Amino acid sequence: MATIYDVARQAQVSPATVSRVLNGRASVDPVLAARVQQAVQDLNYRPNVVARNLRLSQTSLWAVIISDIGNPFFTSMVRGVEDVAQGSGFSVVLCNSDEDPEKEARYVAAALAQRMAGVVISTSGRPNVINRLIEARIPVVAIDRQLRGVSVDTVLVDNVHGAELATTHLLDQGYRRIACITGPRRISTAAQRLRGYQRALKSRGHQPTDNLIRFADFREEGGYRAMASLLDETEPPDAVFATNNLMTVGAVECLVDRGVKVPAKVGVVGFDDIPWAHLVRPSLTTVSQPTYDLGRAAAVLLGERIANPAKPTSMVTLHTDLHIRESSTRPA
Amino acid sequence: MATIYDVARQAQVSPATVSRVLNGRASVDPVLAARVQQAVQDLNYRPNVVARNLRLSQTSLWAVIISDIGNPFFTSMVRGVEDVAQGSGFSVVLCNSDEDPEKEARYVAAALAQRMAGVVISTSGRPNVINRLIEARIPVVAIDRQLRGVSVDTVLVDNVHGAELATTHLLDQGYRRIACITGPRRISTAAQRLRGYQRALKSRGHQPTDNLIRFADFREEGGYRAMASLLDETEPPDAVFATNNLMTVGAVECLVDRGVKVPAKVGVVGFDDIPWAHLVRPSLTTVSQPTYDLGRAAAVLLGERIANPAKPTSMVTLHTDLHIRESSTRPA
DNA sequence: GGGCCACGTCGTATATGGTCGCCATCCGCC
DNA sequence: GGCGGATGGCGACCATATACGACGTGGCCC
Repeated sequence: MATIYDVARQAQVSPATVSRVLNGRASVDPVLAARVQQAVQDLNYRPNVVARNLRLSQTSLWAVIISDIGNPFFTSMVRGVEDVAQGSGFSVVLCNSDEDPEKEARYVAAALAQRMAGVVISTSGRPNVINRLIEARIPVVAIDRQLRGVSVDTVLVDNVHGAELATTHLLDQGYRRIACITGPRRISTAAQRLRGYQRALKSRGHQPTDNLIRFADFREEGGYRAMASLLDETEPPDAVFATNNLMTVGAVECLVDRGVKVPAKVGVVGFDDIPWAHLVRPSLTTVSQPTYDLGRAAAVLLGERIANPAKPTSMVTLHTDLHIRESSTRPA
Repeated sequence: MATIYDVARQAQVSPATVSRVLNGRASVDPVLAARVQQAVQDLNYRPNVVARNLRLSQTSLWAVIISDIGNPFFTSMVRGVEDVAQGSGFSVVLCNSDEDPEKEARYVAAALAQRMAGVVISTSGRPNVINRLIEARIPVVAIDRQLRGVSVDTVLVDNVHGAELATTHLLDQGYRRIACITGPRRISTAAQRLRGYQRALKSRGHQPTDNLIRFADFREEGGYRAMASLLDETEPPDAVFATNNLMTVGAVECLVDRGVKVPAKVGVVGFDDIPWAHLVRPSLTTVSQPTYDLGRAAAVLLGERIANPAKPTSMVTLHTDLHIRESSTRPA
């Protein structure tokens, strides 16, 4: 590949002038500029981003660290991030941590080593990993999940409120023994959605009981097992609120396998949509989140922080909506 | 961030020795090595990958250029690529071209400028974009879709055979007017799956007719519109083979909206699975592809080419399977 | 009209952070 | 004492951006 020196020689100017022409930093004689442009064309020259990055000690890469690339929630979010990044001249490196703190730590180390321009992270838990980034002054935005103990830009949805909506809706439909399948305790969304569920029950005079609560893993299999275990209770639930999309799918699957009629026998509400929800029978009632916008908002925040590192950290909360479908509408 | 010079000073050795300790290239006095390791720890030093890349004129990034990040087919594929990449010390930059050749060209230019170590591409069409990469001697692997006119490593599934399986199955079920909704002509998978469909019809003595063929866009809306247009034919089809997952979903949606019973009135077979196919009613008969393995195979090929650029190009073809479910099993 | 100053434009040199070739040195062994 | 192997350090190099210096020209003022 041609270098800036090759272009300079071809255009009979100095490398500095070529650089000036390409970056438009300083004024250059139009005649020389034209010669440079021509030489760039002739040699099919592309500036070496690596060298530029080294010189400027900044890169044009963002790392997006998510916990499950198989979950459509995250792919939609990534797309939101990516569209904004692309618009501001950044590329997105996708990092799939699989909820494994060790894998996450590896990716953070890579982001550090690559001197990435910024990181969007939906953390699998431990905040000490993130501190590495903060110490190195790499801009970070937490998305979907909150980081404890560190002050970083954050984009969330109103998890507590969404969970309240879901639970209240089940109560309104006449369900009384409402279970909750939530995610790992250490993850803020799992905790907040559980809190919303409990709050809704209490505010209607019901006492949440621990044997109707399950802590699963935010995956399909976990939802399946949790549902099975709930059905095996001596007093099984007549409804279930699952705090993410994949666990909802798993729970419904379990109900189908056991021949439990939804919504007649057991009502189901999930948190976050799944694609083709309208084709699933029974169609699923969900608390839907603006996943794409979540990604966009995080990307905008990251861009702003890169432009102005001294900016005070902010938290953006997006709204959720209850989409009522078949799985929770009890026949009269 | 600490540099290699800081570490050298702290450990009272030369930068070269630090480099040797970290890369294990040459033998170093254990005492000095220990001092270096200690200094690395103390300073929380991370080698600057940018500088290393510049010096070695090679990077540790792979670009994966796909046409639709919203399609679970591609996310699963990306995951396959990513798992292998991670294992060989590469990171994956995800590039979503949205079937837009211009966006694709931009990503290729970025890969070139970043001097990426390799590119996995599921191209949206024009091969001249790829030639840029080949000229720059950047290793390329074509995945899912073939590149015309250039000799590159390629990973495909047996599209023609899969389509034959699907079409023959519909014939076996007694469907006679079988339509085909395929993708853009310029994309090899669309063409090959159409060819398989036509071949299957012919081998059973049926003549494929153009008014039962639609060229859509591989998306849900396109599938919907194509199905609608097929139903509006004077002699509408009694079955449809859709050549990707999203168009299948769109077609079924259209049938549901119009109250056309599946599979009684119209049978449906799709190419490639969708997640939660088992929850969709009617459950969808599909030609399933090993999406994750497709990604893995491409990544392995890319790794091999990077290790040995002179290696002759190879083509890997993975097998498809027909998964018969409800949408194509005609009641007797 | 001439001289001086200022500004615009260009080239040279250096910095970025690593890696590695080459050479010098040191130590051990024969 | 000499030779050889192992190890450390110096310096070049990767491609780019930019500070700084130099040069030339134009305008203004005397």
